[in-house]
Amino acid sequence: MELRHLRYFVRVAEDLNFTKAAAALRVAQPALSRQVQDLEDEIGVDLLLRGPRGVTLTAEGKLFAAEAKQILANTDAAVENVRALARGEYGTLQVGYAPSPTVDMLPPALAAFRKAVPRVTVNLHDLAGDEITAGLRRGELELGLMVRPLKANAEGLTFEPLLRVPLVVACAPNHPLAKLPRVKVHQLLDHPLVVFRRDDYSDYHHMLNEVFLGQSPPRIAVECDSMSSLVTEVAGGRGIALVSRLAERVIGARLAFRSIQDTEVFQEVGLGRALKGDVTPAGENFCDYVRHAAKKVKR
Amino acid sequence: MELRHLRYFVRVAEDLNFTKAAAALRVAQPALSRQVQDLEDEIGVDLLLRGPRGVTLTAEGKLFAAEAKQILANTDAAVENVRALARGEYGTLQVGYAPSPTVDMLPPALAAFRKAVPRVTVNLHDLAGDEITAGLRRGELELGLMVRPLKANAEGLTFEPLLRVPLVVACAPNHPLAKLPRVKVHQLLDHPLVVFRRDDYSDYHHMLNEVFLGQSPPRIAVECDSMSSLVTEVAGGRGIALVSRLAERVIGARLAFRSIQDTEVFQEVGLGRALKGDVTPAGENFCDYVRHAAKKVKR
DNA sequence: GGAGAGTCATGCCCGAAAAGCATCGCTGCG
DNA sequence: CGCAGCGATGCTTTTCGGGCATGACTCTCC
Repeated sequence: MELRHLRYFVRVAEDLNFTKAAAALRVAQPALSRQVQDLEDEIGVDLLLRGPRGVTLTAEGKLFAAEAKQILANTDAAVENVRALARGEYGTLQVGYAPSPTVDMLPPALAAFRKAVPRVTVNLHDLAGDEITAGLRRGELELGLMVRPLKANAEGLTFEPLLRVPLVVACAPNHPLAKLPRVKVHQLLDHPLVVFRRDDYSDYHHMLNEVFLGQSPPRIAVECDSMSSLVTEVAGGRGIALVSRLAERVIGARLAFRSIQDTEVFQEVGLGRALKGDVTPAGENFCDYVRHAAKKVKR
Repeated sequence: MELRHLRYFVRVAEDLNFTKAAAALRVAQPALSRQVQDLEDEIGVDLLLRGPRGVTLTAEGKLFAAEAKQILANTDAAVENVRALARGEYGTLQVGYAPSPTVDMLPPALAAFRKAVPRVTVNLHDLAGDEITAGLRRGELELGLMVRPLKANAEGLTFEPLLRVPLVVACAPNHPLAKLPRVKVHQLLDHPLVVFRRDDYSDYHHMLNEVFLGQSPPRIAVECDSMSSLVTEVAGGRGIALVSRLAERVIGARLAFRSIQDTEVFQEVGLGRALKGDVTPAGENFCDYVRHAAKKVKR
């Protein structure tokens, strides 16, 4: 039995007339007649009652016509799904992201993407920097929206920068540093630092090393495992913190932010992916939307 | 695209090896190779990555393999359903029945049938005699388990008798007639009759006419629309009733039952169907079970 | 590094089967 | 009774799936 038999039979069942069905199927009537006979022989059940004024369906024919129609529809849908998958309009995407640095571009990118390609499910995973790199390497994540990993952490990954965000100092609003319009690196050394956990944010710590290069190392007050606990510690006067300027958006007025005058340290925010382990078309599609959103943020 | 393409591709997707799949499919490897190529060309998407040590599935291939497998399973199921329908092992049956006269045979028949042919759904409709004949004629019922309709009511129907059940007199336990071991027809005339509604049970009334043939017509106390209200009226002393002996089973000890000595009126209980309007194989199958149950009841 | 085994693709031919054409048989209608 | 409309049948043509031989490639093993 082939799909041809189903197509032919379904058409005959709809028209109840071999001649008309044959014309619609662009085949000669005898060919259609024989194919339907073959189908009935193979199933071993009469599906049609031939009369001189057309045909009628038997009970079996009615059932089979309904089932055959469903099978044909499923077949078309299967092909369409595969094509949509290849076009990046179908499937599921695992995306790891660093919440604070991507706050400006991820929501608009996601909104536009979901509207344009509703059949792709995007699963967002709010993760620490090192968790994203690990997830990408293990193939659990397809894409990462993240801060650029440093050399040692970038093994087997590629990173495409989209935004450069300067570091700023965050402190409690009543902190001495908050009285200055801007600060210099050596002034930071007077205050203990609230930082992210070294275990999960090794890149952040490398960056700190760069900032304080040539200076005596800063005192570390406490290591936090997320932005929210870092904010709480800083707001509580436990110390000051170095964060990307975008974090200001997430944190709001609970802290004061001051730019750093004499350093050129930026965080680069962008798209990470594994070197091997394909990014699906849907993933590439998603990247386009992220890039587009990043461009808008720059202005 | 034909089912052959799906069968071939699914097998290749399972073996990840054209040569082995071809052997399993009983075709030569080049033939298989070409059919899968044709499939990919038609869909316009690469489903397989050919390597020198076999093939691997692309993401699209994985999706399509799963969908194709489902389609093939559905196809087999569709054919099996149609065959089962033709064998009378699948489908839905609308059966009208008269509850009291069939109390002995319908439950065991139904139980055995449901066990033997679980994929047939039997919808039972508890109906009055005239409703069954009307339902059969309109094609809403496929079979009726009923008392034989008289000539005027049997137009366009066939009836196959299975049981002959004598009529008995039902009266309240404290009724004068209940003191006699058996009664004669003329004794009934002294008491008003509780009967079924003439509109819905015309055959029942014809039968009453036969019983009282040559006698003065009986007084009718009240017309009931179901056995349960008839029992209530009789038990309340409103009058006596003529019912099939089998009704004793349904009613129990609320009433007294006495056989009638000098009449030969029986009710015939059996299977009714429309003359035209096919009975499905499942229906025929069901009839067999009913006949079998009826035979057991006789003994 | 070369031989060999295993893999899938390609070229060519054959045969099965689907399609086309002409025609038949049947039935209902005018 | 003849004609129109329908599906089936007989025969021919065409298409295409399948088989065989072989090629191209790569990995393994000696």
